[in-house]
Amino acid sequence: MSLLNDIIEKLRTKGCKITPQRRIIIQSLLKLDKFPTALELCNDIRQTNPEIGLDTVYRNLGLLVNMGIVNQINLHGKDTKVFELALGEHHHHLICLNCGTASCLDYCPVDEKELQKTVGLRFEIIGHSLELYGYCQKCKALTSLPQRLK
Amino acid sequence: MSLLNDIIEKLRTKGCKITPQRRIIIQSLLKLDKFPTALELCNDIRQTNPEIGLDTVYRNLGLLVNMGIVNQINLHGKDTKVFELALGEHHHHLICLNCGTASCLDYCPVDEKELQKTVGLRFEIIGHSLELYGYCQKCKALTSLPQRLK
DNA sequence: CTTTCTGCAAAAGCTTTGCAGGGTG
DNA sequence: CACCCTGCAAAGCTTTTGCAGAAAG
Repeated sequence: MSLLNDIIEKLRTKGCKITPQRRIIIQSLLKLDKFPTALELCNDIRQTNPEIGLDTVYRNLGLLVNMGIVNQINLHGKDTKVFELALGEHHHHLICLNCGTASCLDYCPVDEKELQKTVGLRFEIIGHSLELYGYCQKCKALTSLPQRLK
Repeated sequence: MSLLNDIIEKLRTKGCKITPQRRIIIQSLLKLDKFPTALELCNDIRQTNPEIGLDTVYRNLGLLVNMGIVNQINLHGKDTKVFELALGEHHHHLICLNCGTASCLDYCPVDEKELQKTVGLRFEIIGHSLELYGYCQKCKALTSLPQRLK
């Protein structure tokens, strides 16, 4: 069974209706090889389906994030978020301070159980997010590196 | 020497002018016992200095962040940021999914050197941010816990 | 005196919402 | 056929910017 169908099925189970727009939005997320912002995703979709509104994209991304099907990644300092399908294992992101692209790090150095011991009773840990900032291979090679981590 | 003076001195060294507004903004940051948003900080300031503009607060927070005097914390999902003085050691934050308040965790489980080895040459790590999400002591005790980590 | 900073106002994003019509189950 | 979803348009928020005057060094 395809990933698309898996996701559709999950939505159906939770009582969501399956509309053409939803299919297209999920397909586009599956297809893209970068993590898009809501606007980028919408632009991509509009190349073939110009009738789909940006608000529909936002509404559905919100829905998918709530269902745990999509992850929302905060870029450092930037006020826009990028989205990725939450398909694989728990992982983190390497975010380039120069070009802003995010790539995956299939490794998590955070042991929540251990941390919970450190924290004690004052806080109940449910999850965490970790972003690594730096320079990707391409930008590392540039002669004029921009300002360092702010 | 007071913290205020330390910061003022640092600004002076970098060629920034010391204006009454700057003093007040820094004092207010020092005084508040929570991490404020730009708007909250401005409201606090305006109780005693109603003539200071929100845009001035934004401009100065930006300046202080760039100089490494202030840290900017992303709240999960929220589109507003909160600010804290970067006085002590490198540390992270516990962010309550219910009430949204952030508290400090004086411990960092992330070994950047070790991570750099894992990542290899494809990315040069400069820094990282880690936020822990969950419920604070107060909200943990509530009978009706809200939805879990989105 | 020169340069930086402020306050005002307006603009500029990104994201959300009200509403009426249309599609899904 | 009831309810959910879409598209449109407008509004809402946070944050940024242009500009002229004021202040700091």
